Amino acid sequence: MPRETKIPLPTLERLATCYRYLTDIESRNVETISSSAIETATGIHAAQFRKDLSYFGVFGRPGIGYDVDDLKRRIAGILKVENEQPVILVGAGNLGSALVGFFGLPQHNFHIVAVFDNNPRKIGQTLWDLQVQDVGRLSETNAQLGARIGIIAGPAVAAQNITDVLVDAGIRVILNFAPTTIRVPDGVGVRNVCFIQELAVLSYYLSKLPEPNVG
Amino acid sequence: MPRETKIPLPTLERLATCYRYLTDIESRNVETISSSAIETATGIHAAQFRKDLSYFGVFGRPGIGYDVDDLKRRIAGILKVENEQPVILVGAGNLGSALVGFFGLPQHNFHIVAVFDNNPRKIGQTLWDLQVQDVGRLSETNAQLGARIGIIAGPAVAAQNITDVLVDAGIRVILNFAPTTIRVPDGVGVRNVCFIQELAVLSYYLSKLPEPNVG
DNA sequence: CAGGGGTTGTGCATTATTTCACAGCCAGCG
DNA sequence: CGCTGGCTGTGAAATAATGCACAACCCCTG
Repeated sequence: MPRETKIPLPTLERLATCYRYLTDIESRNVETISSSAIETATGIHAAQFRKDLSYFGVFGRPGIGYDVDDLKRRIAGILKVENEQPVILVGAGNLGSALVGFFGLPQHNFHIVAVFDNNPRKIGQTLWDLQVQDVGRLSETNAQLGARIGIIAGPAVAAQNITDVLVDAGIRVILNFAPTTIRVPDGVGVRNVCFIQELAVLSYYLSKLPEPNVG
Repeated sequence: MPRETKIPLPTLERLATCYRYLTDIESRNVETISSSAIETATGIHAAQFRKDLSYFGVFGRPGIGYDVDDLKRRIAGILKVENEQPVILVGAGNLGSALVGFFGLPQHNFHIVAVFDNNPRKIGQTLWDLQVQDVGRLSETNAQLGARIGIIAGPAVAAQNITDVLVDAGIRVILNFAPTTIRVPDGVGVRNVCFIQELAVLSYYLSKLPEPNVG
């Protein structure tokens, strides 16, 4: 069913996971891969994976599997990660610095092109190859850069302000690392990454785990 | 239904989100809160939230809402975040450094008590108040520390090795920041946080968004 | 003490997602 | 060319999660 109606979010997440894996094995010169091999490598259930692909049209070859190179390109096309995309970052603290370093790696197509902060002591400092700019000039700067993707790496108290500034500057999707819920107008996408929250869920798991090595 | 059978994962994630919010408003001396107020603040559907709580027993009072202090304590009890818990971190790069700083904040009960790396240039360095140790001594060190929660902040190629070492040292749940899928034995919990993957999903959203300000 | 406005807890209907299971296809081999 | 072993694509069944709707409840006011 090549009609791309409404794609489940878990499907997109799995495709992203799979893309990561394909990038990995591509460098090992593997030419072809089956859905069950993907299952053992990534934990994604084979039938699930095939169905995920089926939302977007035909891919693999029965009896053979998927051509690694082709599959990777196709998923890249779906997720729109084939071409380099500019990203702007707000918050030049430790996390912000780590993110700039991380996305400085060449193996993915997201590139942080500007860093902003509101702390006068940080403005003007150099983070890797970027100079931290005043968040007050974000809109102005992005009018030239034209980034649509923004990352919030500031503290929770500042997150909503930052969000408003980003949206105002034409940012359409936001990756939010601040441990708080941000409000955005319709038509702006958000994903939250909250470290404490992740640990809290793990902490629950931990409490439910049977005690090991009793004896 | 106070029987705590099998809790949906989304429920735990919502409770964690809510806990974060409660911590926030508690400091503002709000005494009571309704599920619909929680909805407007966090985006969690009110009925959904009430049902989440119902998995764990009775809480609020009809006509009034929830006592903020009590609710927070109860959720803390569910997620087991009332008491401070030791966490060990592997990977003393930029991200690792940011994480140590982040969890150094006193407002949550996770505390990084040791940092490990395999890079000789990093071993012995000081990260905030901790000295980076050789990952080869992880098991030995944790025999004394007794941490059950581990964080992987190393590169993808090292992730599986790190995982094995952690599990061997008695770590039962792992927060994995390395952009790869790690394999763990039964009874060990994992949550993955992958920046590229988050951006990839946002990139898909972005491509589906209608173009704004046409005119 | 009766009535009203507001809020909870929850069974049930609805929607979303996963898993199964199998027909159909592919390459290789004799 | 016909058979075999392996793998895909997908409808249908099963499972999971969400959202609705309403009885029961609480405080306040008069």
